[in-house]
Amino acid sequence: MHHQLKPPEAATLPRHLLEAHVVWLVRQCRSLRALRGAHARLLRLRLPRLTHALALSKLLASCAASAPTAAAASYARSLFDQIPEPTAFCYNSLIRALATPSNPTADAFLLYRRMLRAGSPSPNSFTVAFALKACATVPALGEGRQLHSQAFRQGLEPSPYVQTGLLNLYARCEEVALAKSVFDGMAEDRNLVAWSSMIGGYSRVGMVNEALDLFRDMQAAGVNPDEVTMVSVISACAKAGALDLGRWVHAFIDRKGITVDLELSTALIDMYAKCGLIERARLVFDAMVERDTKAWSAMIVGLAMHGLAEDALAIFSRMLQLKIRPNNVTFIGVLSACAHNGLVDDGQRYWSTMQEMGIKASMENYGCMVDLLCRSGLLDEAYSFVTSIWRNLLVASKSSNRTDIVGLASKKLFELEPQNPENYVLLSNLYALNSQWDRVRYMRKKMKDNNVTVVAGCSSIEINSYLHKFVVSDGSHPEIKEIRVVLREIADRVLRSGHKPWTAAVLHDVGEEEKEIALCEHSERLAIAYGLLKTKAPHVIRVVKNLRFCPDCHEVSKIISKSYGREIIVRDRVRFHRFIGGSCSCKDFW
DNA sequence: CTAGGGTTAG
Repeated sequence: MHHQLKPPEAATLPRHLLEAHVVWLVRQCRSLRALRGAHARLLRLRLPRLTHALALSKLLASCAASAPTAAAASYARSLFDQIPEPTAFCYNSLIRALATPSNPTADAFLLYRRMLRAGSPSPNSFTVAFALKACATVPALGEGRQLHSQAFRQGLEPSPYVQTGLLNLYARCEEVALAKSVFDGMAEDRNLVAWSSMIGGYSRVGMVNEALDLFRDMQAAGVNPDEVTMVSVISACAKAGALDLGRWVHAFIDRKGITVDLELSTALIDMYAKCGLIERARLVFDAMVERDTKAWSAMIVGLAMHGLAEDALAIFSRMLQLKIRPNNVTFIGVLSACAHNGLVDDGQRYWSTMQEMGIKASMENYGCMVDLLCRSGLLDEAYSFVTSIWRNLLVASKSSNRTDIVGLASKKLFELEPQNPENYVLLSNLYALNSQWDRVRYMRKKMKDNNVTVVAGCSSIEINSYLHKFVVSDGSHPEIKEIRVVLREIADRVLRSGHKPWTAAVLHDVGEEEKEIALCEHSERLAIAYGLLKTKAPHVIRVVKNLRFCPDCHEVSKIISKSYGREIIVRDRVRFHRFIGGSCSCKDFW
C-alpha cells in the first residue's frame, strides 16, 4: 500500500488489506510523536472493531519497543486501557513499556499480579521475561524473587529467556551467589548475553578476579565477547584501579576489532581516570564521535578526582556550549572540583546554575556544597544550608572544635541512621583525636548493642596482572613473611626520619605500643610493602583502598617515597595521592 | 514482541 488511506476507501476494503495498512503505518513510526500521529490517522479511518483492536495492540507493541521513557510508559498505559479484551501479547507489551528506571513503584510487577488475579490470559515466557526485566531495572529483588517462584510453579522457568532474566535480575541486585547458581544451571543455554550478565554482576560488586576469570572461561567456551561484555570487563578494571589489566583489555578490544561505542568509550574514560592515567582518559574522550551526558560526566568527574579543576571546568563549559544537558552527576564532578581547589565563589555560582537548569540536587550534591563551604571556614552557613545533612556536618566539624554542632549532628545522625557504621567510626575518630577514650569505648559498646559492624579497610595492588588484597594485620598472604621483613625495614627508616606514629588513628583503646604495631599493619601499608617487595624503581607502586587513607600511613608513604626513591600512587575512597620524593600531590589537604 | 553495558561527594 503506497498511499495514505482515506476514510471512504477504508470502509470498502477487505479486512486483511486494512490490517496490512495498519501494520505498515505503525512500522513507519520512528518516535513516540510519530506513533501518536499514526494513532490519530487510524482513528479517523473508523476501522471495524477487530481491526481497531489490532491497531491498538500494534501501537502498544511499538510503544513498548521504543526508548523506555516515562512518556512512553504513560502512552502505553492509555493504549492498553482502550483495548476491551487484552490478549497476553497486550499485557506483555505494557509490562515491557512500564519497565522504565523512572518507575520506582514497580508498576510492571503490579500489572503482572493483576494478570494473575484476573485468571486470563495466562502469562507466558514473554510475560515473565519482561516482568523480570522490569524488576532488574528498578531494581526490586523481593518482587523478582516472587516472579522466580511463580515462574517455577507455572513451568516457565526452563525458558532460556526466563533464565537470562533471572540471572540478570540477581546480577543487578548484587546477589552474585544467586546469579551464579542460575548461571551454573544454564549449562548448554549459556550464550553471549548470559556470560555478559554474569561478568557484569561480578564487576558490579567489585569481584574483579572472578569477573576476569569468567571472561577467560567465556573465551575458552568459544563465545566471542562483544562491546557490551567489554564494558563490564573494563569497568571491573576501573573499580580495582588495575592499570596493567585495563591496558591489556583495551588492547584486546582493539585486536579483536570490537566496536568502541558510546558506552564502552565512557567505561574506558572512567577506567583510565580511576587507574591514574588521566591523559589517556582524555585521549579516549577526545576521540569520541558522539558524547552524551554520561560521557561528559565521566570525563569531568575524572579530572576533578585528579585535582585538575581548571580542566574539569573548561570541559564543563564546552559541554554547556554544545547544549548537552548536564545531570546531577555532572555537578558532583563540577562541585567537587571546586571544593578540592578552594573555589568557593565558583562553586556557589555553579550551584545556582544547577537550580536554574532545573536539575534536582541529590544528597551527593548537597554534600559537595557543604564540603565546599566548610573547606572555606563557612561552617555556620553550611549548618543553615542543609540542617538535614547531619553526617556531612559531622565530617566538616572534625577540625573545628565546635562541640555544639558535633553533639547535635551526631544525635540527629544516630536517630536517622542507627545502622550506618560510618557514623560510629566518624564519631569515634573525633573522640580519639581528642583522646576521649571513654567516649570511644562508649561508641564501641553502642555499636555492639545495635548490632552494627564496620566495613573492613581493604587495600589492593596489582602484580603481574593478579590483584592482591590486604586487610589490617592480614597474615593470610602466602608471602607474608617477606612482607613483614619489608615492614620492619620501613618502620626503621620511619623512626630514623624522626616521624612520630600518629596513634590516634587506631580506634582501639589499647596501649601506645600496641597501637604502633597496629598502625604498621594497616592494609595500605601491607600493599605498599608488597609493591616494594615485588617491583623495582622506576616501576610505579599503585594501590587502591576502599576507605580513606589513614593519616599516619599517609605520612609514612611520603617518607617511603623519599627514602626508597619510589613513586607511589594510592587511590583512596575519594581521591588520588601521588607520592614523589617525600611529598604528596594532595598537599596534605584532603 | 523476548535477554546483557557507561558517569555519583567526603
